[in-house]
Amino acid sequence: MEKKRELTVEQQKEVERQLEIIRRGAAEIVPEKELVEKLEKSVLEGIPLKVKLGLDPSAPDLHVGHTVVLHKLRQFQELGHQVQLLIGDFTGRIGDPTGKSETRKQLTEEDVKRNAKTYVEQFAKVMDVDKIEIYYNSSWLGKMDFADVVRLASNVTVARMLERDDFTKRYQSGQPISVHEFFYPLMQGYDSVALKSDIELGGTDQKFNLLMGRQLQKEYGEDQQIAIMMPILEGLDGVQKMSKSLGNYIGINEPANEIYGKTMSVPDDLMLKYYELVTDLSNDEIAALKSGLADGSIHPRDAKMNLGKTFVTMFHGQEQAEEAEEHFKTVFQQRTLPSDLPEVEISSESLIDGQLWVAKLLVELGLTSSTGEGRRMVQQGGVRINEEKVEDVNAQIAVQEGMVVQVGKRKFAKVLVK
RNA sequence: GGAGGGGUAGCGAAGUGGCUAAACGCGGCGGACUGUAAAUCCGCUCCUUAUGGGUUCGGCGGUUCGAAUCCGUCCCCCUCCA
Repeated sequence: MEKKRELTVEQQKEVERQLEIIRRGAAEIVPEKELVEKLEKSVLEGIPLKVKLGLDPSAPDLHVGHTVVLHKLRQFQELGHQVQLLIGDFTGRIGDPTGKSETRKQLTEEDVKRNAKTYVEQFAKVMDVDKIEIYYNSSWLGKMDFADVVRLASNVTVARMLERDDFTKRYQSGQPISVHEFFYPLMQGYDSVALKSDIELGGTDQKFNLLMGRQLQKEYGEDQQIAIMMPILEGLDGVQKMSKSLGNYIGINEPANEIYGKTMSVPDDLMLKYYELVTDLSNDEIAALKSGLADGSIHPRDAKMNLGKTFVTMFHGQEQAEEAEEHFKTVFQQRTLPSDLPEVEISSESLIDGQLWVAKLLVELGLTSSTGEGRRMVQQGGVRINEEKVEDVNAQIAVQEGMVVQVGKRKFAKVLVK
C-alpha cells in the first residue's frame, strides 16, 4: 500500500479556496467530509472531478430558478472540474405519470435532441458549454434486460423507498403509488453509476434521488458521489418556488425590460438570496450588502436595481442592461412613456368614421381580454390615451396613427392604422 | 368485486325549487400611498355599447310557470372493505 501523499501548503490552500466557493449558497453537502477528500485527491493528482447534473428533457425553457444549479456548475467549471450533463431521455420517453395526472406525452428522439440543443443554447448564457460533456441515459438504460432491472431493484428496500417525502405523504394519505414510480429514483441513481460521477448537483427536492445515486454506486462497487443540494429559489411572489406554471418566474430568454422589471418586483426579503445564488458577488460583498441594507446605508431599491442590471447583463449583455435600466427609470420612476412602445396594428375596417369605442379599442389592442374588462378599466381610471385619462366609459375615440394607449401602469400600445 | 362520498367561476368553498350571475376566502386586476418591494386602504373580477340582454354550477335528457337545487341516464374523481 502506497503511503498517502501529503498536500503542500499551497495545495491545502487551493482545497480550501475551492471548498469555500462550492459551499456558498449550498443548502446541504452530503457528506462534506468526503467532498474534502475528493478535492484533496483532485488537487494532488491534478484530475478534475466529474460533476453531474440530470435534466428532464421535456421543459427546455429556463428561468432564473434553474440558474441556481447552473451557476454552481459554472463555479465547478471555473475550478477546473468536468461537468457531465445528463439528458434523461429514457425517463422522458417512458413518461412519468406521477400521481393521477395524465400520462406525460412521450417524446420522440427528435424532440429529445431538439430540446437538448435548446438547453445547451440557454446554458451558454451561464457557463462554458464547449467544455461540458453531454450524455443520454437511454444509451445504458435502454440496453438493460429484465434481469438487469431486477438486479438494480434488488439493491433497495421498499421501506427505504417509502422514506422519500412525497411517497410517504402519498402512502399515508392513501393516494396511489404505482410500482414503476419506484424506478425513477433507481434510474437516476444508476445514471451516476454509469457516469462514475464524483458529485451530483440538484435542488433540495432532489435529495432522495441524489442519495440513491450514492447508494447504488456503492452496491455496484464504485466510488460514491457527493450530493450537493441547492436551495429552491422562490419566485416573484416570494412564497412558492419559481416555476413556469405558476407564472412567478424570470425567464432567461425574456426581453431585457421584462427581466429587469420582474427583478424589481422581487420582494425585498428575497433579494439577498437572489444575489447569493445567482450572481457572482463574493461572500464578502454579499455580507457588505447585507449590513448596508440592515443599517439603512444602502437603499433596497438601489440594491435591487443593481440586481436587475446584473441579470440583464448575464442574459443579454451590458448594453441591454443599461437600456433596461434607462427604460425602468423613465417609465416607472418618472412615469413617462417608454421610448420603445410595442406597436399594434388596427385595421381601418374596424373603425366607424375613424372612431372606435374605448372598450373595443382596448380589446383590439390586446390590452384587455374583453370589452367588459375594458369598461371596468375606464371606470377605475386606469386608461390613458396620449397620457390623458379617459373618463367616459362610452367615449368614442378618434383613432390616429401613433396614438399611445395605456392601461394601468405597465401596459402600453402604440397604434398603427392598417 | 362490494359499500359509501363527491364533481359549483382561475383555485378553495357556501348554496339543496323563485329574493342567486351564484355568499365567503385566496389569487388576479385597477386606484391611493410608494421604490413596479412589503404592509395598508378603496374598488373590480362570466360575456355583452349594458339601470337592459345573453350564456353559466361535470355531459345529455326530463319534471316545473320557474332548476346549481327534483327525476332519469351517462362520464369522471375519491374514500373504505376485499
